[in-house]
Amino acid sequence: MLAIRTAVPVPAMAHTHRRGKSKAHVQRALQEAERLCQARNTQLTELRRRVLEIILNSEAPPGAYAILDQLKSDGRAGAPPTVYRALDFLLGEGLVHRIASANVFVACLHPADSHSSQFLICKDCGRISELDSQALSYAINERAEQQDFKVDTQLVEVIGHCSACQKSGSAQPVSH
Amino acid sequence: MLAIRTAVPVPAMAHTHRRGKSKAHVQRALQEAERLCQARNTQLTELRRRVLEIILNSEAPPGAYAILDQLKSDGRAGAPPTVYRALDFLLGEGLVHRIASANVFVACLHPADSHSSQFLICKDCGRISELDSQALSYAINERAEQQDFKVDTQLVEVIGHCSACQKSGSAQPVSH
DNA sequence: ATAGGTATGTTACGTTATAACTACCGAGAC
DNA sequence: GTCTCGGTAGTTATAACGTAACATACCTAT
Repeated sequence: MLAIRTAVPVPAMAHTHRRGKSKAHVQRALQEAERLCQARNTQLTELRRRVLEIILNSEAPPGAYAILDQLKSDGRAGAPPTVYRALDFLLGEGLVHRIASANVFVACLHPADSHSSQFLICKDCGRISELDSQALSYAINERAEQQDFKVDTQLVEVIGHCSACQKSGSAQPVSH
Repeated sequence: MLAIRTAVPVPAMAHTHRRGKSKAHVQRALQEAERLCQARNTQLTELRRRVLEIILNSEAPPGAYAILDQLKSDGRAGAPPTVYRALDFLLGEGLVHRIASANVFVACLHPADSHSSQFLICKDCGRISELDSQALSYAINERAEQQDFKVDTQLVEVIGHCSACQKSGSAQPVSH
C-alpha cells in the first residue's frame, strides 16, 4: 500500500520517459548533460554518465538497486554506495529526479531549465511523465508563502493511469 | 540527500501538527475517527486507534518504527507488520497521510473531507503542516487531464523552513 | 615526489517494508 | 453447541532501500 510497484514488459506511451526506444534521444540527453557539466565545471565521470545512461535507457524508471544490477552486468565493480553517490551527483546537477513515492529515479527532460519536479506516475505500467507547469509551481509557492513558509523544493506526484494503459484496459507493467 | 531527517526538542508552530500539547485536540480527533469508521462500518480496533493516537501525540510525524517502539513501550507485542497493517488501514480510511519524502506518517486534519495530501515540511524542526488547497488540487487534476491521465491520488510536498524556524534562526529539530 | 582533493571501491550496517504462516476471535449457518 | 468463515493480530524471516566509515586510486599543482 505504501509504494507504487509494477512488474512485466509493454508497448509505448506519448510524452513519456519511455527510454530504450530511441538511442538518438538518449545520445542527445547525454550530450546535453556533458555540456551542462562542462559549463558548470563539474565532473560527469564515466560512472556518473553510465548511471545517467542506464536511467535514460530504462523503459520505466529504475530503482537504485536495478541500476546497480546493470552496472554489475557491465562487469563493473559495485556496491550500493557506488550508485547512490552517482545519483547524488546527478540529482545535485538536476540531471535526474527522484520519485519519492516509488523510490525510483528518472532523467530530467530539460536539465538546463528551472526545476519543478512534477510527475504523472502510471500505476499500471510504471512509466512516468513530467508535468512541468510553472503556473502550478507558482501557485504552490504562493500558497506556502501565505503561511510564512520558505520554500526550498517542491514535489508533485500524481498517481493514476496513463492514456495508453487506459486504452489497453489492463495493466501492462514494464520491466525496470 | 534522499530523505528529510531531523533530531532534538523544541517550542511551538502555528497551524501545525504539533501534537502532545492539547490532549483535547487529540481526543476530538480520535472521536471523529470512531465516528467515521462507524459510519463506514469499518473497524477502528484498539490497535488501530492506538496507532492513530501515537501519531496524533507526536510532536513531529513519526516513522513506522518509531510508532512500533511506542507500541512496545506500551507493553504490547509487536513487529513491523503490526504497525504497517494498522497504518494501511488508517491510510485507507484517510485518517492518516504518508509523507513519501520522509517516510513518516501524519494524522489527517479533516478526515471526513476530500483528500488532497498537500504538505509543508520543515527541514529544521521536522514538523509538517497541511496545505489543503482545493484550487491547487483542481489545477493539478486539470493539468494531468490535459495529458489524458486519469488521476487516482495526488501528492504535494513542499520542503523548506517553517515560520517558527525562520525566526529562531537555527534548526530546532523535534523528537519523534 | 608528494601533499591534497575528488572519485571510487569495499565492508558493514541501519532503516524501511513485506511475505508467509499461525493463532485467535466473533458472527452466522446448521 | 460447534463449525466454518472472514477478519484481525502475532510471529518469523527476509526483501528492499539507504548510509557510515574507511581504504584506495588517480589527478594535479606546487
